[in-house]
Amino acid sequence: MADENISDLIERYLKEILADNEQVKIRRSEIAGLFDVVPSQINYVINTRFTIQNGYIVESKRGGGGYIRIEKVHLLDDIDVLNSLIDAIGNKLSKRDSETIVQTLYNNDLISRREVSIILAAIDKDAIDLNNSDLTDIMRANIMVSILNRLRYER
Amino acid sequence: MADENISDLIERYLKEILADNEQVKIRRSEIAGLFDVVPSQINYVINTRFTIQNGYIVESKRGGGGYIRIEKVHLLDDIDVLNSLIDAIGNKLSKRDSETIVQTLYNNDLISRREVSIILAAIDKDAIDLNNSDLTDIMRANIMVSILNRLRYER
DNA sequence: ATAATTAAAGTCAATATTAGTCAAAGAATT
DNA sequence: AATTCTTTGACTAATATTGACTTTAATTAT
Repeated sequence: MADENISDLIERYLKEILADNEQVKIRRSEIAGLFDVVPSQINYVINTRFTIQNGYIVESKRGGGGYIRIEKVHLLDDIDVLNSLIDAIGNKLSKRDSETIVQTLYNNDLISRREVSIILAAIDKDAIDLNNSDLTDIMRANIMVSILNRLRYER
Repeated sequence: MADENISDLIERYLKEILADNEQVKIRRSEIAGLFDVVPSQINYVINTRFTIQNGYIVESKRGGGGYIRIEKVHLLDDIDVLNSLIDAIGNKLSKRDSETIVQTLYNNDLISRREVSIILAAIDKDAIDLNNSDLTDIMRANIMVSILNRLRYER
């Protein structure tokens, strides 16, 4: 069950720190050195695993004394969570992003585990695929927004 | 049992592991190499022998460190209602029929009120509309069947 | 002060590493 | 003979890794 790729390991490393801290401030090259990867891979990990959909905000500074800070975001209430998730969904929604969103809903106690799986079933690729991956992503976005909107007043 | 084909052997190999474990995580090319078949034959085995009807769910990831994970799930025994509903849905499903189905699920205590509204949101006309009412009914059928299949097991 | 240098992080496209799809060919069964 | 199941491989898609080049900020030199 070991995470096989290095990006997953880096993700796990950072999330372990974030389990005990509200934020983590790193020097990109240090983390890159720790895992023996090129520095830009840290950007890759952040861009794919620490997005706002995931519940993180990232800020950084270049130049001497530069850093990257990852912060767990605290949305004030459920409506804020839903609104920001709806905002983050544009016209299209990839499978990966949809999974992140559902995970965030669960982490924020907005849906139960059963509801997680019902939603994932509703946007399952095999269900909504129409032989056109662009349309699939559009359909996924539509369904997800519809569900999120429903959750805004169905509590 | 001497005249098994290779797909049967691969199936048996994986099911032997699953006899002792809840799940098995493989690298497609490794298993293909083990049995000296092309990698895509692993997909064939999975698609024909590890379906949800058989009580398995499969999830995978591509790219570096990619994998295929097969998980055993516990199918609920008392799911005649689900099976007959799935059978009854053909290729297409009207809005009206979908509402009847959701009502039936609720009446049989298979879903909660909240789940009713999530499902209705998922198949909402405005969400899945494609300017083509035939396609809309097809999409509605696909989504509903996907959800019903998900309700057939628990993890 | 201003310019030059240095020390970071960011971007983006190329390459690598997996798994998925699909249709054709071959084998087995009816 | 026809149908269904299995095997194969060419092509596609997703994800990860790498590195050259760019941008920004701080520090040092003029």
